Amino acid sequence: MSSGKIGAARADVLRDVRRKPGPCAQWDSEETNFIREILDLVGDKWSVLIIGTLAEGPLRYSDLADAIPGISQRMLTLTLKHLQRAGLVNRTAYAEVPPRVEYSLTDLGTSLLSTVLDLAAWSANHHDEIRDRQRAFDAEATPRK
Amino acid sequence: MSSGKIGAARADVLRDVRRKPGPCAQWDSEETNFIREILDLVGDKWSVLIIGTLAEGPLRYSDLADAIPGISQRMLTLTLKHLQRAGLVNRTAYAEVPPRVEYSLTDLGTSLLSTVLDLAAWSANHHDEIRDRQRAFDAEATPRK
DNA sequence: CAGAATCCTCAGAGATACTG
DNA sequence: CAGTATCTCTGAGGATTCTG
Repeated sequence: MSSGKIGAARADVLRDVRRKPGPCAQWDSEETNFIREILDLVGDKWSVLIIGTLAEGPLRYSDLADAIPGISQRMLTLTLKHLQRAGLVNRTAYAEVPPRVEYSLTDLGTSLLSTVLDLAAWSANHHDEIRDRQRAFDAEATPRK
Repeated sequence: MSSGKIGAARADVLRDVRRKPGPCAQWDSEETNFIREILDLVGDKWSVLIIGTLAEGPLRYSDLADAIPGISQRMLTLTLKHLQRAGLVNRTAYAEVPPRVEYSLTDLGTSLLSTVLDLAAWSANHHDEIRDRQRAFDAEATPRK
């Protein structure tokens, strides 16, 4: 579909994307899908953690389970399948006597990693500030109680 | 809390974050919260759209509703409140006869915008590639039917 | 106009047990 | 080891109606 016209720029992406004339600029439903699509991919609870864990190199299923405390087998399997389906991770099964399966980032996954890292960096940078503001907001909303 | 040690770098953020020794590097639960926190903030269905819409300038409630097709009043109100609580958007109410309320990005919100735009750009750039891979994956999984 | 309040639904996600 | 198969439950999110 129409990917070229948007991809080039960075700061102008959304400006470029919202161009509907009228009383107020409107999102095109096709264009919101770009955002929605990637959000469905990495906006969930585990995808980013998996991608981040795989950043250092290939890992086996059980290694991932150990590296990401709290994830259930179901969610690990499911999320890996989503990421694999989207082409972000590779699944390599070795036909050995104790079965061995390794997951690794694809080039596509690696390219996403860097922008995800920016988000993580922003998150770490403004973590304290956000918590403070939230606290202040809650204090104002609930004077006493 | 510990924000300085992580914030400086970019590409090393997650490497820096996951440092637990042992059989395999493990996420610290406190550190996963950084990611989780920002994901809860912008990983949902509407936050990014709202932030992107406000990028061009302040808008009223009804303007936002018009600019973001498909959003319900409930979700618009709720998401705005979340973003306001986190200090990403300002809410300015004018005491006029027809009530007027304007929402705008704070500096914090603007700083997040640029990294979110990167994500949107990545999404737009790789949209086609991902769809192709997903199609191929599905075709392989379901030979015929 | 700018929401608040309610009701309802169905995917996301956890726990557990089983299998090639 | 590397998953699959169920069962269940919570809560994000939509539709609708009411209000300052």
